[in-house]
Amino acid sequence: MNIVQTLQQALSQALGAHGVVVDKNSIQLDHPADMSHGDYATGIALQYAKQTGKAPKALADDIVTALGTIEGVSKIEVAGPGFINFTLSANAVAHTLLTALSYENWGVNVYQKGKNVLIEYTDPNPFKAFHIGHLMSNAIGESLSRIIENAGAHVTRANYQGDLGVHVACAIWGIQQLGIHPESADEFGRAYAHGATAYKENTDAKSEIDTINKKLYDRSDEGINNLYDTGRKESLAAFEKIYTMLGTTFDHYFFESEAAPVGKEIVLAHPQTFVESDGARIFKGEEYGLHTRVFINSQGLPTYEAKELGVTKLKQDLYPESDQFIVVTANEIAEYFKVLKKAMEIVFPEIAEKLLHVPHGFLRLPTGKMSSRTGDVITGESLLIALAEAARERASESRADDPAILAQQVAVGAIKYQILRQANGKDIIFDREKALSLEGDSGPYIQYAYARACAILTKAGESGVVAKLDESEAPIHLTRFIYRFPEITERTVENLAPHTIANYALLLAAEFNSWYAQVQVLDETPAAPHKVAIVAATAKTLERCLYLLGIPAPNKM
RNA sequence: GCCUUCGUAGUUCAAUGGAUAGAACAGGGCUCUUCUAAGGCCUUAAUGUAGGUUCGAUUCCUACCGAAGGCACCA
Repeated sequence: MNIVQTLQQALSQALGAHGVVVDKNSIQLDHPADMSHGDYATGIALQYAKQTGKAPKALADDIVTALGTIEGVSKIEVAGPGFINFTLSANAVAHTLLTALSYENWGVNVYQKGKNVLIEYTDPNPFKAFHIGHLMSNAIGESLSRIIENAGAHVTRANYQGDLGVHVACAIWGIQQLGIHPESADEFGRAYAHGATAYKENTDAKSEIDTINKKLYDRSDEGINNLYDTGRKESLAAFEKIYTMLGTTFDHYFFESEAAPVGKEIVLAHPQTFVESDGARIFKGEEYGLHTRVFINSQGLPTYEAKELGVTKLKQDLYPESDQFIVVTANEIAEYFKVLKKAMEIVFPEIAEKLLHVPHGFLRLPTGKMSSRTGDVITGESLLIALAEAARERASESRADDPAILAQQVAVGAIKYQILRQANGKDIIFDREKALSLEGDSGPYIQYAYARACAILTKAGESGVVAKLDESEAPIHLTRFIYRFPEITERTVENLAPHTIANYALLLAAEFNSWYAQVQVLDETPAAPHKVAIVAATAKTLERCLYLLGIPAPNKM
């Protein structure tokens, strides 16, 4: 039984003595914002004062008396209008720090122990640019993967790439019109923009593109097939370079080209669910308070919706042991996803219940939304290059063995942190200046704190100072903050919210930097080994935070 | 018009229903003969409006105002 559970149990009993029956698990214990209020606080005396007919403060006093002394807690006091504050003992904090130091997977939890989770993210489309929206999906998906693994689950990373559909036909048409070489993957974005504009504005072009689309589905035109196959290969190879830079490796790639026939078959096999209307096959979402959507269009081609049905079936067939299928996409898909889930509940309910959509917002430019149709996009690669460029000067003055590698690690840290620091689902206003500044509330700030801690540990090793925690030494803000880390990882996986870790990591780094500025660690006194132990615990915790965010942790900066 | 999400310092973001609403950037002032100044310290500044629930509301409910996304053959 940990301290939280001990406190809940004791508080529940104390309340019981006043005739208030409360399940111990429902007793709220918070970390007070102000550490001078202790390590845990509860407002139960305020909450239940009325029931007992006592004043909140009087009830709080009674509860404190009833609690007596509790193992691991050095001080219990009533404060403010009737809060009960608990301060941890030196022993309790030291015990947790020792765990941090000795345990490889410090901060793991059992929230999803034994589960199998398949998570799909990034999802770029061959023949289109890998833009910063894909960077966003990738950063969130990779972090969630690690957070879920940290909760004891086995995670399969999947990437679903749109290699078939009108967007591809637009790009192919654009490549033909502009005479772009099928191996020039970096020109495809331009080709797509050209095709997509023509598709909207020019009816002749539209019908040509629709014809190409049909041919792509049937693979009935040799010339188009060759162009397509080469371009697809080049596109995917270009994506791989970006995944390497970002530190992601996928276990499986799904493609729309394989999901399409599966989806179409499912739709056709359920004529009652997907009814004919104007030559198309639709699902009447309206009957469930949702939107009605087309699954097979009047040309007989499966739409996004049918393909999604198909890919979900493929996931189930390939990974039948999965307990959950998570899909990370932009929130513009959110409404369709509800329709899809409803349709799946009818055609394969056992798969539908495993499906979970995690929507994220857009990465917006201050001028508005990006559009790959008009070619007004920032590609992921160009952004990473610009950031690495910005970091290069500092990196060249750093202690890094290879400044170019450090500059790239800092660049990845900067962009990923900017994405992960705020709650999922909300748009991010991409501030170029801020991303390039690499200071303050940023990924590099956390990386720097980690590198500084590493430098002390290296120096300690050289001068023969061995970390040794003095368990009687009074806890400080920094160590009390480290104590909270396992609770943070648990809350993070509970809410599938990487920003919880990101915010914690920033505060921890700030706490460390502040301490670092006023304390000399290696001061040749008997206190040095204890301080080295604190540094080691901090480094370990920061490293774990950065890992869970999918951000590189260079040990020299 | 309907549905969804969201409105917090000048700006970009935090705050499992809790105490004095936290950071960062921008502005002003300090700080490297001391383990790394990508750092530290000080300083000004905010919950869209009106009700309701609650001991307590940025958080939950209702209305209004404003923003973003969606509303059948794109993804």
